[in-house]
Amino acid sequence: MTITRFAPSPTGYLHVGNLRTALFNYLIARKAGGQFILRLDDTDPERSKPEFADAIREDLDWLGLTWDRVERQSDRLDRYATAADELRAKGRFYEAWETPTELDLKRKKQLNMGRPPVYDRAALALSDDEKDALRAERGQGVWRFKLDHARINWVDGILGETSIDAASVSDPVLIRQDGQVLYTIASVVDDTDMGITHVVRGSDHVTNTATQIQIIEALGHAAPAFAHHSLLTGPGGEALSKRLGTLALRDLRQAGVEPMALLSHMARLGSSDPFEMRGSIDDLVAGFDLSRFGAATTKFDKEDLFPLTARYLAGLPLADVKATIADLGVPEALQLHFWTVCRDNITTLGDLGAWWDVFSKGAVAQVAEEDRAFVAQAFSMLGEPPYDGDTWAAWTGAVKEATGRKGKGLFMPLRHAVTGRTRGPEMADVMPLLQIKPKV
RNA sequence: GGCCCGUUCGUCUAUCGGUUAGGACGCCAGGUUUUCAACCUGGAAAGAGGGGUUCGAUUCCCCUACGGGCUACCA
Repeated sequence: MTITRFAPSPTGYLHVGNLRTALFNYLIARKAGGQFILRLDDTDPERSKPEFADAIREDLDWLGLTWDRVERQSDRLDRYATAADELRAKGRFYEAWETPTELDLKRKKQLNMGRPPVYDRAALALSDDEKDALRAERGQGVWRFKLDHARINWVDGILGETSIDAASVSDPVLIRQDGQVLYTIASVVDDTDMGITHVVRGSDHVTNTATQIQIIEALGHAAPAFAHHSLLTGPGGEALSKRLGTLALRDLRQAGVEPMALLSHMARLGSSDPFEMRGSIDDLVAGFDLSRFGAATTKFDKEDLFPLTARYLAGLPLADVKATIADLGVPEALQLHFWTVCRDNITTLGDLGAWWDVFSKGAVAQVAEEDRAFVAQAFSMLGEPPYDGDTWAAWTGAVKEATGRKGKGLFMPLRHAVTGRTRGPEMADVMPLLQIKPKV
């Protein structure tokens, strides 16, 4: 069975970059009829916060990305300890005592000599006496995984044949000096324990994947299928991390972006499939194909979400937005007509309020000087509400007769004077919604 | 500096050596609607640069430039 996971660390709010990873894993699981696990990678006690874990669940709920179960790494610490013992027993684990400052110094020295900044494995050469001395002096050390210095190969679901020379990577620290287990091992233990079959993550993890493949194999397991999607950049090609602040899912929600618009966009962006609005998550699942994604970085522009949102809303029946419209104070009898008339003329649901204000309170229009007399005359020829579907034709017909104006010169000033805008719904449909007679 | 990855219309991309370099979104124009939008039709718009290989390179190889990622006792 296909089992995937989305493994955010609860150290902040989910943003569009995270969503891409979550969505890919979700779609793969759902398409295969498998399972999708939400795993909270909270091994870092200083940065992980329960409120962020709650926020992550909220955001996924909003999007409708359902998970089959939740796992917390903080609940599984004993499993990681067992795995560490196993690595120790197999001679793939060694203790080292360099301080962060010393390591930093070593790296700088290597860089200056034009050598790769890879841990020199000095701890491996320590004699037992030397280790005892260091332990006595500095206490417990960190535990590093001893990489096998060979090329690590895998067939990546997006990158294709991929290989990294293990010698170009430092032996990863898996357990900190304070005993804290690190992500690198927690993740592989979870993936194997939970039977994860496909791991899709950002390409910022490719080096991790190489070392994790060796750890998985050292633990006696087979590696899952890995795929690394490209990272998103801003519209100008700049690293997205610089503007992630404004791209949190909750900010997009606040801005009125509809979940299906966001999902439709993210499920296609970076792929060769055409952009199109999908009506439901199920439609997204059916059309999803990871192999259609390229390895090149992908530009993400928040603004692209709004046309999609508008299109999504234009296709919604009243039932889906009834609550919002009722909250605005639109009378029951007018709701269907109001929605039908407005849905093609809004970008987000938030725009509805402004339209209802126009209809219920009247518009404030800045009538052009040359149209003032005309508009005043026209308004004097209009009766009191309620108006019906024929009001507009009858009224403008009479105005045309009286003033000799026609076409754009006739309609645009009136549209503008009545609604305060030069764009909007069919005027014949607008008239029945007006609650008060328009004023100049 | 080292190691990965990348660079085709404004944007997302197709093309597995020979194409009028295709599609989608956006944009522009025309049509339609007695107005705008919507809709329909049409249009403009692209292979980073330089070397090779080849009868022939967007496609294969090398170099350069540019961009992204990693290079933590974060994830």
